[in-house]
Amino acid sequence: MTLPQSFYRRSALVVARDLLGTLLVHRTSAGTVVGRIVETEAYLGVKDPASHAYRGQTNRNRAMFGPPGRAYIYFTYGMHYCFNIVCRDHGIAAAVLIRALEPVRGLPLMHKRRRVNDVHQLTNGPAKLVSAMGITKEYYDQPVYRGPLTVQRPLGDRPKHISRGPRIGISRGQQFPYRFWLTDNSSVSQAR
DNA sequence: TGCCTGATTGCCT
DNA sequence: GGCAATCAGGCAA
Repeated sequence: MTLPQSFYRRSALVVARDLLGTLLVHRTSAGTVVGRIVETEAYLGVKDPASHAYRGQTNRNRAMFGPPGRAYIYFTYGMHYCFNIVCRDHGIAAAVLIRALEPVRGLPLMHKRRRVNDVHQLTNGPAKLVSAMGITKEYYDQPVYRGPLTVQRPLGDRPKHISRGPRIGISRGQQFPYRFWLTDNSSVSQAR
């Protein structure tokens, strides 16, 4: 079942935790790839110093201020893209960064896109998974509750062991434990 | 206009 | 563990 738009209308902290264990699905003419979300980070609005929305709305971050359930994709370090899902209602900035997946389906296509042999290196980082999934900037501000790129609720139980701690790669707001991951999952991103 | 930084990654020592 | 790659956004001047 595809998660409905209303799923994302809640606090990014709640959505970040609830996304763990769900499936990110991308269907293209090249094939279908599926990854299980195992690590997320919540970014809040204008009060969160680590958020792109901290200094208010700009052309780059405008999707974060838009309706919930759409993709906020940004280009960084001159070469990488990261994928977020927008939360809260139109006018309130919030998003969840998808930091890591566990490869589920379409592994040959993921290997082709990523050019690595180790399955653990396929999707264990925010820019790595964007590459492996074939997500492009064309999805900027596009919904993830319908269309080629969606999030699905899997069959079976929800994950039981969830960990929480500071976000990674930020220089401000490290005191907030807004990162969530499946405890002991081998696809969670590597700390550096 | 110019400078600095970044929600990262991969390669090098 | 260190650092280059590589560029758009944001801000100061």
